[in-house]
Amino acid sequence: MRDLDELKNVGLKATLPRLKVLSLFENSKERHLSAEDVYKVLLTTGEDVGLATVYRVLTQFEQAGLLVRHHFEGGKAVFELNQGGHHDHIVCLQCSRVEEFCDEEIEKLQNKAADERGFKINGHSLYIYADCTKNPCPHKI
Amino acid sequence: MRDLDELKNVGLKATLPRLKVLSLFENSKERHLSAEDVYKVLLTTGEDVGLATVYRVLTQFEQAGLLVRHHFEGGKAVFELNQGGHHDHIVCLQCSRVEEFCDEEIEKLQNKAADERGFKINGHSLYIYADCTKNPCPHKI
DNA sequence: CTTGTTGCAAATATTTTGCACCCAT
DNA sequence: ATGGGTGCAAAATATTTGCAACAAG
Repeated sequence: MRDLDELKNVGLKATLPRLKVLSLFENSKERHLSAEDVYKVLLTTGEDVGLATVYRVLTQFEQAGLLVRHHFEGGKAVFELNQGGHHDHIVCLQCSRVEEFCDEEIEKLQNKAADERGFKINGHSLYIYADCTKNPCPHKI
Repeated sequence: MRDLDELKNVGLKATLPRLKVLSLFENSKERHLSAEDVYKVLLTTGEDVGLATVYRVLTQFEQAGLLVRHHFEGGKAVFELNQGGHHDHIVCLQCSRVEEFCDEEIEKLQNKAADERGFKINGHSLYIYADCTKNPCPHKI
């Protein structure tokens, strides 16, 4: 679907800043971006978008279900495109690269664990912090 | 072990602010406290401890392995006593209460998932955000 | 047109740091 | 005594908000 329609569908006007941000997430090689990251990329691309607008747009996109917000270690929030399938994250401690994975069994066990304790899961985040072994770390500092 | 010795063992002087903070975590009913939480409790207890000192002490305790730092949603970090056994967290979306749980099966599957992708796990965090169901939420706003 | 949206600057919120004084060892 | 520790205020970082100008429908 075109970005324009995607925005209309969630009740947001198709403004330039929104289209730019959405397009950035769809085309960027790095799927996980902070507000600052987005702002800087737009700056270097010559776009005239304020940082406050970036924050507003990211929050709106999150509420609309277009993006997912994550709180990794380090204080700043990062966002990624919501492409339906839930997945968890392995964060490489060498290069901060983020690898995604999904394990149905873990998902089931989480639901079971919550259920047994009288909770209905609304969402969850599983972050594994790890070192590359077989994977030679391509971005190692 | 006495708090005093516990501090000496990690190479920290047994000062009043440190003893107060350690004691707070050991005796508080709420195991998960933010810097602000700790600061406020100490204030109402009549202790004269600066907020900056609370932040410094919490960070030192974390580095010493006495506390574990968590990044839940909401921007602020929370700390809890490190009592050895790893566990995961269910955060109640109604009252922000935190319930702990541990699932050996999930732990195993995490290791397997990381291993299959060529990573060696260093640490991980699993936060489940959920609504009380059977549990009537005691602190509901 | 009309209402939502933006950019800017100022305000918040959280955490860190510089510095002179203080206290545990 | 002395070097680490503390409180305070100021700085740094991350994010939000007020407001007048602006643009999408």
